[in-house]
Formats: sequence, structure tokens, C-alpha cells
Amino acid sequence: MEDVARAAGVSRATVSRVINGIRNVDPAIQERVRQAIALTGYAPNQAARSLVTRRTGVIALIASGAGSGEENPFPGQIFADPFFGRVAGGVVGHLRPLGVHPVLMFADTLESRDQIISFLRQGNADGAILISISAGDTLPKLLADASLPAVLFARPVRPIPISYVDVAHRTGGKLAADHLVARGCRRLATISGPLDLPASQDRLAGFQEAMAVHGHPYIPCAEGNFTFASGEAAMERLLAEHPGIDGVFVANDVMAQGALGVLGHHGRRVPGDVAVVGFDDSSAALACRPPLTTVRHPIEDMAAEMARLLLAHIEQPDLPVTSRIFEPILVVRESA
Amino acid sequence: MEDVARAAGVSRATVSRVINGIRNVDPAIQERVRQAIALTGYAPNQAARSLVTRRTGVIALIASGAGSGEENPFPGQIFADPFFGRVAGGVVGHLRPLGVHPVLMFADTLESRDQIISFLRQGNADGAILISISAGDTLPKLLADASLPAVLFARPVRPIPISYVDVAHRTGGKLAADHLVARGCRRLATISGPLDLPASQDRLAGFQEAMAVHGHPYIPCAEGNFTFASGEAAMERLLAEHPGIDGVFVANDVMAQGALGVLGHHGRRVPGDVAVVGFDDSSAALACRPPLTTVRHPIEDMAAEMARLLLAHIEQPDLPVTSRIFEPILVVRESA
DNA sequence: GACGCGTGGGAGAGCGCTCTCCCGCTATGC
DNA sequence: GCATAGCGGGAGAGCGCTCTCCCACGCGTC
Repeated sequence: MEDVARAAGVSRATVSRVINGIRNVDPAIQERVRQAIALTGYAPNQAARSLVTRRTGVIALIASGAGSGEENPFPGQIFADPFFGRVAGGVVGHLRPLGVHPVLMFADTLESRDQIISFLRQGNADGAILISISAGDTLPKLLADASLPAVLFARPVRPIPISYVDVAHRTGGKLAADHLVARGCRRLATISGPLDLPASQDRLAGFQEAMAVHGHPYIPCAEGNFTFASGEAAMERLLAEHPGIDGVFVANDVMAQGALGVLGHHGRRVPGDVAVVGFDDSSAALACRPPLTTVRHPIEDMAAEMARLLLAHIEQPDLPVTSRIFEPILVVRESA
Repeated sequence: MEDVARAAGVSRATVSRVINGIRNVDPAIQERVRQAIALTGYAPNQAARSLVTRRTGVIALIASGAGSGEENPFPGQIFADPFFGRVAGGVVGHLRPLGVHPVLMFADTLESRDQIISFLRQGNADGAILISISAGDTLPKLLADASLPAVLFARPVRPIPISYVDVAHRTGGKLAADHLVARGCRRLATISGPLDLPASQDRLAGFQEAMAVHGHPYIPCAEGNFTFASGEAAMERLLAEHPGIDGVFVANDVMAQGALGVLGHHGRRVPGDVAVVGFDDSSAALACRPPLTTVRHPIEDMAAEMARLLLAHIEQPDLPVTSRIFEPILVVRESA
């Protein structure tokens, strides 16, 4: 920086002013400084900058798993989950133009949680976006207790003073119910996600309530865990106990994909014999045959909103805890 | 830090020595310092540290797309690609125990490339791991020219003095060929990846060469682009032109999944009528019905090796350019 | 012409660490 | 006994920025 200042015949302070675009600087001098920067190939040192501004331009993007210690050398499955990828994409899309970048972190063990908290407390990142996979996750509370700026994807299981973004899962369940009933299905069933997750509960509750309104007070339900294989298994159970099923609401697309395969295997035509509605509108929905009718989870928009919310919390530390709920819509394709 | 030093009755230098575990410090004093740290809740400031050590403990994990300017507000598809997720998982798995974290970046436009180079030159990260998607990517060269520590996933299209990790794609193609021939297939075909990618070319060449050795000098080939839909389309073309096919090597699992659907739709039983071998051993291989016989791409191990290599380059800047090629193996399931 | 005011630039004090240099102490060898 | 090495600790100089304070200058006002 000294070099740039000398080359431009000004002081370091003026170089700093030009770089940060702060206060008025004579246009001629600005130009001279810019040329000097180009000439010397100067790149400001971010560490020095962070030291005084107390801002890093980095946020933590955390995938947080179960609470206890199932050690996993390759946390591939979570990062490989298209769901996580979509969130990451949405976050990067919003943050990149602002020059903010996410650091990828993974919390599974107790230590990794502590590591993340220190990481933030040491000022490695200005805040955190947390995608919590399992119900008993303690990280949201740790973040809230340390009063670190943070935003969650999805409402926490227990009430915690921390901002979050979510989708109206109940409405999604209702959309599926209304659609299946409207197309004439009479013997309905559902495959839910893991019921310790509020999201799963809400999708199920929304579906059941709407079905009750339509005159179907009891709906058979098989619980899955959002994986392909669990979708297959759940569909097998459902068919074994209720062979007359003519419509199924599946709590995510990947399980629906598994269910579709099982239905085909059992000679059921979709949507002729059984109509299927998924949830998420992920890439899996398009990979299904027939393409899946599904409830769109606006993940990218939600991720962008999380980024926005987090930046606001970083900017104004005393901003009150906020939540933002997105409305899902039904995407009708061929499976229902 | 001053506070800790005072509480422990020592100097800042000693606190620093205890924290960094450097030089001998009297065990009693170490204990005092540790207690003082716990008492004051002290967390060292990483920015100050980086300023003097010139090390950030952060590396850039870059997904780099095409060279020109197709703007994309949500780079979701690439992050949502399980392939990228597996790499990310492997990198995090290796780096996390060392206290190093990856920052997620995405290069599509020219500006984003410049942004990444500045990011590294400003010392935001100590080095870069680059996953280049398209052939004409200029980022590897930019990194090499700026002599920034970097490691690529896959050999670059044009020779560039930069370290990389890759799998022996030719061997993979050969494994598939040998297996299909051994199981009695006589009328073979293949679905390749985009042929401007060395990886696709090599898989195809390895397959063709091995088939030639087995007495099949000509193998029909349909080009795909690694997506589900392109696998379907390629399989349709192949069946239209060569209805008697009894074995297919598909250059990745996702396309194989698409191909499997098309084969079923055309009344072909797998593996009875047509045997199918994929490539990657991704989660898609297990989601296939029947489960896919496939060439295992040891992505997580390769990612860990990239991390190791990058750290070595960061540690010793004059380390010569290296490459490490992994040997694939065939995973036999039901599809062939 | 003296004064106030606004504008544009410089000086220099930190930000919170690490790390070199230095110093005092004790154990060791002759 | 003394010289010497080695160990454990302190002092303080930076690392490369930002930002406050201050000053010089030009302009308008009375």
C-alpha cells in the first residue's frame, strides 16, 4: 500500500479512501491512485482489514447432523444431498454479488460443534446459516447462547430465540390433499418423513386435516426418513396393508421416486391406478417416470432470504429475532 | 489476551506460547494460563493471527463452469450435483481435523473468475481446490499464472503447470468392457459423456480399445452430457439404430439410470436382455432398479488426496507440480 | 480584510496477535 | 570455583490496514 501511495504521490490514507470509496477524493487523484494500483499489482490484505473493521466478509454455512457422536470420516451424504446443494446455491447466488462468501462446515460430533462456535467467536466468520438435519441438534441453542448472528433453515424443534426461514408445510400437505381429492381419489395414504422433525409432522398434519375436511378422517401413514430406500419400504408396507390404495402423498420427491418404482413393480399404473404427489420439486421430480406432481419448496428463494436476514443481523446486532414463512405451490405434472 | 496474561500473572508472549503449543512452557504456568483462558472466555482473534502468520486456515473450494458469460442467479445445479457434494465431503473430512475450512465459490462469468483470483491474492484463502466442469475453463491457467497454490480435480484439457488428481478413466472403460464380454454380451454399445472432456474421451477410448482386443472393432456410441435426460435420449437413439443391443456401458450412473428406464419402457429386461454397466458408483447406482453394476470412482479418497496435496503446496511453495492417478474397480451388482 | 466554513488531503495511533531478541536462572563440566 | 550451555520467561517491534484528528486552502460573508 505504501508503494501504491508513493507511486500515486499521495498518502496511504488517500489510497484507502479510494479503495473503499469513502469520502470525497479529487477525481484526478482517484485516477492516479487506480493507475498506481494497476501498476503495482496491489491487492489489499484482508486480514489487516478485518483486524480493524471487525468484518470478514465470510459467513459459515453449516450442515448439522445428530446430537451425539456418530463419527463420519466423509460427510459426503449430507453435502451430496441435492437439498443441501440447492440451499448452498441459493446462498451463494445472493451473497456473491455482495462479496461475501460461505465457509462450508459440518457438525456431527460434540467437538465439531465446539469447533464451529470457536470458529465464529474468533471472528473467522461474521455469522452462520444453519441447516439442521436432525431433531435433537444442540447447535441452534449454542449459537443463540453465544449471541452469534445466525439464521436457521426451518423452525427449530424447541423454541429458541433465533431467526429462521421456513415453508408453510401444512399448506403443502393441504395442497396435495385437495388435488388428490379433486382428481377423484378415494382411498388415500401417505408416506411421511421422520416424525421427530417439525417439517414432517406439519406436512402430515396439513394433509390429514385437509383430508378430514373432505370427509376422510383416517389416512394410513407409513413413516420414512426421506431416503429412496425408505420410500420403497414404506410403499411396500402400505400396499401390503391397503392394496386398494388409489392415491399417495409422499413427504418428499426422493421417497416418491422409490414409491413409484414399487408401484410399478406391483403392476400399478401411475396415475391410472394410483396417483402420487411428492414434495420439494427437486430434480428427482423430473427424473421420475411419470414426472412427479409435487409441492414446490422454494428452497433457493428461502436460502437467499436467509442470507439477507443474516446480513441484516450482522449489520444491526440488536435486530429482533425474525422468521419468514414461504407459501408453497402445487406443480402439476403427470403422476397425479 | 492482555486480560488473560494479567489473570495468569504472565506476559502476552507466554499466553501465545501456550495457545500455540510452541516452545517449552512450565506445566504449572500452562495450567494457570488455561484456567485464565477459561475464566475470561478468551477467543484469539484470527484476523490478527493471520496478519502476522500469513496463513488463514481457509482454502477455496471452487466449482468452475463454462468460460463465457452465461449468468446464473442460482448456481444450484452444480452444488446440487451429488458429484460435487461427494468432493466437498471428502475435502471437509480431511481438512476439518486440521482446523482448515473450505470456502465455497462458484466461477461462471469472467468477473467471477477475477473475483476469485483477487480473493486468493488478498489472502482470504491459502489455496484453491478446483472442480472444473467444462472444457474451456480458463481458471486453472489464471491460478497457475498467479502462482497460487491450487489442485485440480481431473487433468486439465490443455497442459497447464498445476497439480491434479484423477482416476484412470481408460482402465475404468476396460473393466466395463471385460465384464460385459465375460458375461457373454456380443452386441455392445456405449453412451459417452461430453466428448470435449478428457474424462469422457478416456472412458470411451478405454472401452473401445478393450472391445477391439476382444474382437469388436466397432462400437456404436451415443453422446450424452452426464444428465438423466441425456441418458434417456441417448438410449432411445441407440435402440432405434441398433435394436439388437445386449450390453451397454454408460459413462456415468445418472445417465445409466435414465437408460435403464428407457430399456424397461421398450420391454427390455435388465440384465436378461440387456446388461448395463455405469460409472461412478454414486448413490444413483443404488437407486437404480436393478441396482447398477458400475465402475467405482473413488471420489472421496481423491478429494482427500487433493486436500493433502494442496496443504503440501501451501506449506512448501516450491514443491513441484504433481499428479496422482487412482485406479478404479468394478462393483458388480445386478444390472450386469 | 478578517472571519467562518466546507472540502480534500496527511499524520499517526491503534486493531490483536506472533516472534525475535534478550535476560536471568539453574544444571553441568573442568 | 568459575565459565558455559540450556531453559523458561518478558519486552517490544512489527504485520497492513482503517479511521480519527488535524491542517491547508479556497470561497463567501459581513
